[in-house]
Amino acid sequence: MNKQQIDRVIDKAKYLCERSGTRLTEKRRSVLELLLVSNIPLSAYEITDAYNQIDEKPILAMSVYRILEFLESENLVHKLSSTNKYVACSHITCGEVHGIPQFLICGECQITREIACGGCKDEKEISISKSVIDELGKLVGKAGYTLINSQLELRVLCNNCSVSKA
Amino acid sequence: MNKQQIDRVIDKAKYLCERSGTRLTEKRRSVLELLLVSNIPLSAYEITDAYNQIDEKPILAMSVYRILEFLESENLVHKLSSTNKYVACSHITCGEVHGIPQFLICGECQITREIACGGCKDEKEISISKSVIDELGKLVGKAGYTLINSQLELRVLCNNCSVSKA
DNA sequence: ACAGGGGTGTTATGTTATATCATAATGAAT
DNA sequence: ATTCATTATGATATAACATAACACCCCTGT
Repeated sequence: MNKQQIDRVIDKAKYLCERSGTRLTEKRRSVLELLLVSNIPLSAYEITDAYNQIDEKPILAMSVYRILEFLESENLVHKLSSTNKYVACSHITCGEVHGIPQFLICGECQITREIACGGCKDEKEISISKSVIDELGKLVGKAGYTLINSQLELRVLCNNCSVSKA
Repeated sequence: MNKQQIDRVIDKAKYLCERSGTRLTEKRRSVLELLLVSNIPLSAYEITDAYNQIDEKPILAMSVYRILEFLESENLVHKLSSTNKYVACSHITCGEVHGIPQFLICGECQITREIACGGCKDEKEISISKSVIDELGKLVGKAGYTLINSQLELRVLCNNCSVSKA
């Protein structure tokens, strides 16, 4: 993501925060920006280190956790529970309503694609959410269970890594 | 699972270890048994505590981690990466070849059902694995990715908890 | 000016997990 | 049965991930 795109996302993020009566402070903005710039998911401590390499005033991991919690609550950041890492939401500038996010995580290079944004009109977005989640729900239902949330984190090989392995 | 069933599973586990040139030692057996007895997934430290409440000779968490690693490598135990907890494989006494396990985890009571055993002939087993994984693979493929492993850990409501919530 | 709330600093602690080296148990070869 | 190698476990340390609790600061509305 280039500087200009990032600025656009940050602006939208700020707008969304204001709209929900919260503030995207300087530190919160910086953490979000670090995640937007990174092409791979980062742990809270990796974010802390990255932050401290750039900023004079050092931040503690504790604060980073608080900030991540805030950003998650605003749907600006998602946590990958399979790896304990965090990614910026890919759909901040899209529509308003976001479903539960789903992820494709490359097992080689870690590059992570978020899919299934409810409000997103992107043609290239694959509609894994609706169709597969419905399908999953049906099968789970047959076994006497009710599917409740389920953020899928699928381990994949991305195009690049498929090629370089072949 | 009753005592007799557990004994049967342990016997099979011992057999499987011998066949692969390893040993199901006393401690390994005990850890596996704790997981078989528990109706919910346990963390390594919960296993440690449970072990030490039963056994005279205390075990250290370090050893439990080692033992879990061993049991996982023998496919006797699975780790849930979404919760950092461990469960005994539900299919030790089934067939020989096991696919990647899939889990339904009740968000209320934590009771966890493992599905999709490759060699399992159980009629009641829902075939989420084959059909849904194939489906997932197709959709992921369309987006230019290759599905590689993907142990699904689906958050559900079990029958009991659905009822008690209603 | 000041009261209240939100944000951050700071310290402590809890939880999950791995590294490393020492020691003990086991089994195979002589 | 003794030696030797291998595997299993003990023990300690430390890394990585995460939350609790309290103090302080700063903004904003009155």
